[in-house]
Amino acid sequence: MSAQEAALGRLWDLTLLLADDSERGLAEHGLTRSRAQVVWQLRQHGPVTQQALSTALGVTARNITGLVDGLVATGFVTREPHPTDRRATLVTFTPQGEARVAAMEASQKAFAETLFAEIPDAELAAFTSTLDHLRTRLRALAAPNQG
Amino acid sequence: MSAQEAALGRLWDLTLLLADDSERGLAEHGLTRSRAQVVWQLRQHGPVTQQALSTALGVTARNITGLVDGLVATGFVTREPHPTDRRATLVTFTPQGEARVAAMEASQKAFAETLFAEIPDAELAAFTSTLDHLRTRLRALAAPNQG
DNA sequence: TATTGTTATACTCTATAACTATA
DNA sequence: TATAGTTATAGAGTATAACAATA
Repeated sequence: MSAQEAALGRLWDLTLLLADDSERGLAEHGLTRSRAQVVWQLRQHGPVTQQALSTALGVTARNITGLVDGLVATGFVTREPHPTDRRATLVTFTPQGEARVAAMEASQKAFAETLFAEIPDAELAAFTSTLDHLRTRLRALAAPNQG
Repeated sequence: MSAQEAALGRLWDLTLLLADDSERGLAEHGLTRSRAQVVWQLRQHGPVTQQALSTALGVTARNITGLVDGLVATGFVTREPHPTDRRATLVTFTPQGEARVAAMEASQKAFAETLFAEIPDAELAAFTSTLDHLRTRLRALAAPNQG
């Protein structure tokens, strides 16, 4: 097995562990991964239309209807009327929803610091740099016909 | 934002890109991620019972029934009688299934080499080493009460 | 006419619980 | 009595297609 194959295997393994861990954390706070993506958009951009969510997440409008239904049922968000377009709704945090998400982000921050606690600064910088390189490389490989 | 938070964010981002890419590759070959995990077990261990798959994948027996149903319907595997236990079935590759999976693994290998092509040996070694450290660390954090 | 969101329908992955056949 | 696998039922995420209300 090449060093490249070994590295990709290790990366996959770490990915699976992180995904499991994060899934568990989200579930404890009453979120699924897909609903968390919606919440993250709200955190970044404030109230948004479902159309905007559909584009941002790369899923169908129908799918967004379902995700928002779930977030409404669990008290994270409400659907508010759009001020100028009566077709659209603005998906908006409830105060409680925003507080719950802020708490989760604090946990996430603490987790990052614990996970990398024993990694020296120089090693962490090198690691991050390699990750950046791979991200760029993968984006280029995944979209070869975009020009 | 701390360097630790930044690193975790980069790692997440790369993870999402890799997951998307791999999902697309699997779909082209007629597999889903979950079915691929079953296939991977067969690759590693040869014919296995559904019970063994249930344990290995950490999902319910009912779930395995569904995944194997899908793999049978798409021609990857068959259910063969267990030689000594008439309750059990042995999930077994079809010749065609094994050939298709071997082709996918070759693609995966080529992908690894392309992805890491521009990374110098020393950087790759350091990267893999950090990944290893994080894997160990995460396993320890995720299972703190296992003794 | 085009867009926003919903209802209708279907497939995949996941779970629990009840059940059959076998051990 | 315990185990291997299935049927029954349910919920989440995803998709297409048809539709209503509005732009």
